[in-house]
Amino acid sequence: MEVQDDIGYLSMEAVDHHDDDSQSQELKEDATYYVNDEENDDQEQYLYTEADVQEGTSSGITVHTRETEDGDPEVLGIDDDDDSQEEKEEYETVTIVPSQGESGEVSYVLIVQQPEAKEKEDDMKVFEFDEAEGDMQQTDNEEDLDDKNTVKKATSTPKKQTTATAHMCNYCNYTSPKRYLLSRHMKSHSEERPHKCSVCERGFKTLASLQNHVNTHTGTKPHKCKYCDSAFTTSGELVRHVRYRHTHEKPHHCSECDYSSVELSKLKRHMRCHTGERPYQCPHCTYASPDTFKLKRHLRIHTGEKPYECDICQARFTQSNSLKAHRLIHTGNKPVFKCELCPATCGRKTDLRIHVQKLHTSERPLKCKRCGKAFPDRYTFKLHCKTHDGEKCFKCDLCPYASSSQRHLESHMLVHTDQKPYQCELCDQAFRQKQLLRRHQNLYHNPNYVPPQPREKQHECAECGRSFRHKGNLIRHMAIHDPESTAQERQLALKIGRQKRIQIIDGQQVEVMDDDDEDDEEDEEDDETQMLAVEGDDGQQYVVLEVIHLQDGDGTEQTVAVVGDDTELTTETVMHDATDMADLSDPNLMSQLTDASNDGFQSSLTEDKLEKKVAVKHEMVTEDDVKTCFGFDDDDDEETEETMDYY
DNA sequence: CGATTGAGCGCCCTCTGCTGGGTGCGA
DNA sequence: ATCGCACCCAGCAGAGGGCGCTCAATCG
Ligand SMILES: [Zn+2]
Ligand SMILES: [Zn+2]
Ligand SMILES: [Zn+2]
Ligand SMILES: [Zn+2]
Ligand SMILES: [Zn+2]
Repeated sequence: MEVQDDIGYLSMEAVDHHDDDSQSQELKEDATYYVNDEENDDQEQYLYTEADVQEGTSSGITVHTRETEDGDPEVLGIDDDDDSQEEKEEYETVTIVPSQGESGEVSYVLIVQQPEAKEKEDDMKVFEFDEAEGDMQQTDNEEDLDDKNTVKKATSTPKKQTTATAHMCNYCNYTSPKRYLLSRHMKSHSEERPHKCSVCERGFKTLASLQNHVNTHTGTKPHKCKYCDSAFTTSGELVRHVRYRHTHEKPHHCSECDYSSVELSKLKRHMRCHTGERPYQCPHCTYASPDTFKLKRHLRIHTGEKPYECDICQARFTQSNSLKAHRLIHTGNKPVFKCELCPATCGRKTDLRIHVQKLHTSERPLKCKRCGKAFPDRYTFKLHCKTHDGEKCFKCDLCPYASSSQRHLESHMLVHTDQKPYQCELCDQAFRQKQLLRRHQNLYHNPNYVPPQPREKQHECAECGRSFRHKGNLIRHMAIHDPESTAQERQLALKIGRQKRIQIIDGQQVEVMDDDDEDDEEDEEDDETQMLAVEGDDGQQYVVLEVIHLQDGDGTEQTVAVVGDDTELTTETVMHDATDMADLSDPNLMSQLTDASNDGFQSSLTEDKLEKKVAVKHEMVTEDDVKTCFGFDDDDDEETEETMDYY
């Protein structure tokens, strides 16, 4: 944009301090130098930052361009939402004239003329800037940068270079040993532009610069890249292109880090990362940007401008990359970021980072409540907790009983305290569990209670022809036939075989079941309808009246099933080692048993037969040594009811 | 004197990374 | 019902690359 070009330009030449600040940051500091007399207040100085010039906020000190050709509509667009818009439409004239100070030093005067005041000299604002002071006010940053990067211009240390034979410029501190060089240099202070472009009227000081300019009109690019097909108007552009694209030569190195750049201006821009400098203040909020582009981009959030439109859904975005990310929604090829510490994957890098932060980092170690071990992060902690699954960590202090569930241990402790908190209001019976009380009330105090019918045995084993009412039982049964069965499963099968011989129900396997469905979640609220049915291989129906866990001195659990069939009641005892059971791979097995081992029971039998069995059941329960055990691996809701084969 | 070199400003682009609101699902 | 978590998405800032153009200084 010409505005910055001209002003920055003038300041650099006239004040002759180093042009080491990239882009128009120069302006701000120049402005600081200029304003050292009658306009010498901070506010006035501030008005001269480039941001302000660009924003048009410099109340009255407006921007000018002599060459209207390159007026950048986008930059003007930034100004559109500014309150001094009308001022920007009238360009001012900026000229620079030398003036001799008393001390012999040369000063310069920046004359800002408002267009409507062009005929009236007294309306001009005149800023005088002193070159000596300007030099003194060079910031450390700038000098450092120059020193470290050896990009000093010849004019940067004019006084030192001055010798008796040197030819000095009166307009700046340019010196040269040759007179003709000085005279050529003086042209740079001339505003004369004798070489006019025939296309756009613009004037140039030299024929060469005019020729370059004309080439931009005609598209003539005489300088061809020898590595690729690119071509450029000037040789400088070509050299730069080659460095960027082919040789990657980066002559400018950062003294603070390992950054280096092709262009010095890029290094200067980069240095703001180290200094934190943010010269471009947003006029609408507190944001300040380190460069003009970011400010311009930022301004879109105030103007609402959304230049990027999705060609598929017409959604609009303020940034190109937002559109790019959005377009992935339509194309569907989404990247996958895999966590190195666990199997998790995330759709975006950021999400993966959050995942790692949440699961794989922890301020302090996490301690396992069951075993006290500490873990550095949530992931290993959770993994560890899984290892406790099926483990009976909650041990009774008074007997060898152990359970994986604290709830079950608490329930078990009622045995030791001889508590039965659930008292039937209609009779003297009391129970240790609420659901047992409910069943009792159904059976004894609810004449309308109708026990559910047993269902058909729909699930038949393809190997041996045996059929089951519940698919889960069939699946479990299939392990017997499976040669690939795991060692644990074979162990179970062996155990089953061992246990068979102590069964007293016709020497046949029986199935413990209830009527709740393990396959689908129908009748969830139906916890009134539990029953324990025992089914022999002969298809004979038994009813489990009681499943009781006894524990002897060495921790071996005995499961006692009290069963009955249509005609008689039988007591069946199954011995199994509690530790072995904990090793079984099927945790459901035990939970199923647990749910079956309740004080109350229901039966599909007729009312009068129920009477008979209840009597037997109560006999069992009143045995002092018999301990009802709820403590199997039931991590789920205590109302959960599943089925099992019971041998 | 023309050509070259290097600096400088400006514009635009991409890649990157963070934030914060929202949703679905399983524990 | 609630929470944790993976996932989704838009918004937006930081940093840097590349080029168009101009000009002063210097070179040959
Ligand atoms: Zn032109
Ligand atoms: Zn090339
Ligand atoms: Zn650096
Ligand atoms: Zn803002
Ligand atoms: Zn879209």
